[in-house]
Amino acid sequence: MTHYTISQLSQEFDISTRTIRYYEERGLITPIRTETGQRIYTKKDRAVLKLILRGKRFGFSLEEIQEMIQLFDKDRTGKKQLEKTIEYGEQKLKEVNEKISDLMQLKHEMEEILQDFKQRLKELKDKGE
Amino acid sequence: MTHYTISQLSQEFDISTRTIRYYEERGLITPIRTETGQRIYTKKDRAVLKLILRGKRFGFSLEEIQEMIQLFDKDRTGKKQLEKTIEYGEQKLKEVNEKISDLMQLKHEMEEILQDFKQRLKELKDKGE
DNA sequence: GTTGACATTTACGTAAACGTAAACTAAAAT
DNA sequence: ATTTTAGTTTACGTTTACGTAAATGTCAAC
Repeated sequence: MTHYTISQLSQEFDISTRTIRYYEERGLITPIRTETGQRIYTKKDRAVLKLILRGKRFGFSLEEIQEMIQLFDKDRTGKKQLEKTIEYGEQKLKEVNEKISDLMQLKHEMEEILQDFKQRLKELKDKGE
Repeated sequence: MTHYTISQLSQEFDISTRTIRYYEERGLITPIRTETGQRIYTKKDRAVLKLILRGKRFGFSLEEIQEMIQLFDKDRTGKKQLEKTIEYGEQKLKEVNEKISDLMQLKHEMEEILQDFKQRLKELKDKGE
C-alpha cells in the first residue's frame, strides 16, 4: 500500500482529520489530489506526519517542527546552502541532546523518590504484620 | 539567600512575573505573603518552579505537571495512599522512559541525515578543488 | 439509483498559557 | 520628602492548535 486516505492516517495515528488538514493548512504536509479533489497521502507524507507527531510529543511547536521538516526536505545543492543546513542541524541536534540528558536527570530524580516511597511502604507493611 | 521576590525568580528563570503568578493561580506554587501582601518565595517554591519549567520543556501540560508536583509534595502516610502514589509514579516513569528512547531515535535519525549532508558537502568540495 | 460512509471547504468556537493595560500601593533610592 | 522602581489585583486580549458545525460533493455497497 503506497497511498493513504485522510481517514486511514487519522486512524493509524489516532488524530482527527481536522488535525491532518490543519497541518496542511500550516504547510507541513502537501498531499496530492485526485481529479475530484480528494487528498492522497504518499509514504513520504506519512513519514512527515510521523515526524510532526514525534516532535509534538517533545514539546516542539509546529513552527519549530516546520523548520526541522525543511531540513529533511529541501533539496540543498549549493555549497552555502548545505553549510547552513548542517549548521542548523547541528544546533537542533545539540538541543535534542540537552533534552535527553535533562530527561535522564528527571528520570533519576523520579526513581529516587519512588525508591523512597517503596521503602516507606515496606516499613509500613513490616510494622503492620 | 533563603527567600526570593517575584522579580528575582522572574529574572533567574527568564520568565515573566505574570507567568509566575499564573502558576500560583493554577495552584502550582503557593508563596507566603508579607503583611502588606507581597509574595515571598522560599527555596522550596523555587525548586517547584524549576520543576514546572523542566516539565514544560518536555511537553507536559500544566495539569500533568500539577499531578507530578503532588507526587513530590504530599505527605502520604496511609498505606493505600502510598500504593497509589507509587503506581502513578511508575506510570509517569514509564512515560519518561518512552520519551527518552523516542528522543534517542530522533537523535539517530538526525545524525544520519547530517552525516549524509556532510558527505555531500565533502564531495562538492573535492570536486571544486 | 439511492443510501450511507467518507470526503470537501468555510467559518466560527474554544481551551491552555500566558500578554498587556489600568489603577493602585509599597519599597527603595536620591 | 518625593521620585523611581517594584509590587498588587482585575480584567480583557492574544496566540496556538485544534474542535465543531454547516452545507455540500463523491465513492462504495446494496
